[in-house]
Amino acid sequence: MEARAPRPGVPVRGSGSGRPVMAALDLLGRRWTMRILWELSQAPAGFRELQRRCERMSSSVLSTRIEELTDARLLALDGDGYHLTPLGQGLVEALKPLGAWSRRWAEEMGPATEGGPE
Amino acid sequence: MEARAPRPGVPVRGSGSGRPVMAALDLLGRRWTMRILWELSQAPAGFRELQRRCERMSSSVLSTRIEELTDARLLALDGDGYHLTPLGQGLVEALKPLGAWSRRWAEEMGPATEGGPE
DNA sequence: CCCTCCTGCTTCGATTTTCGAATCACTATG
DNA sequence: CATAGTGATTCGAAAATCGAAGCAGGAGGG
Repeated sequence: MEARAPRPGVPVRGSGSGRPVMAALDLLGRRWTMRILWELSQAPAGFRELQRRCERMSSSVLSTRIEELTDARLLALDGDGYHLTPLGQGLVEALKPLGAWSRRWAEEMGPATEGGPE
Repeated sequence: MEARAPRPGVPVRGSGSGRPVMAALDLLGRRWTMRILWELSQAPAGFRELQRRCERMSSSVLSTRIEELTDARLLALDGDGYHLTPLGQGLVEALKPLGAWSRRWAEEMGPATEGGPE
């Protein structure tokens, strides 16, 4: 197949430099990528279960993302389904402050927009 | 305009819950968004300079992203051009560990991607 | 063996997003 | 008036995403 995952050291879309952080921004900037990592950090899941957890995202894109993330060594498949590699877990760790920030964001946006969680 | 920026508390694509982190993942998962924040964290920039810095990204998308990020209160425009709000600076801070992780990623991918360039 | 149900995964036409060059409106300067 | 700068829009084309249907393979039962 032809899907190409961004890799550090290789120029990616949006940056000819191949700087690691740009490759990461390219990879993570594709739809569903961060969500998939987020879900798998909660618990491993098989293909269909992962699809279910991500609001029934399209199987074709899920397949592509799985391939990209596997190429990037962030994901692996075994008997229990897909799970994060240590590298992938490290990425999720690095993304954790984002969760904290988003709550602060909600607080500052919220007073004007708060209507009701579900 | 009709472009809709994700906001915490409002259901977004990929998640009906409106949980802050899902709104953040939606916003950041759009192409160029993180790159724009990254560039503005280095220095404020006007519209065209920002476009130049982002490898000449299309002006139509830049305009859309600016609107989204402004709606989300992460960006503002003044005499010096576009710059991050304190909230936006907080997001970039939250994203900093990603830079560190990406260097580790590069180290682990690099040695083993032997043979590799295409 | 055959049938059913599960799995990961592919195919393909329709929809949405992004692209990018041209262009607009406005301001300032000569 | 002409030129050049700004932020921003338009629109046809290209790329990414969607989503329902289907494929191949394995496990279990009749």
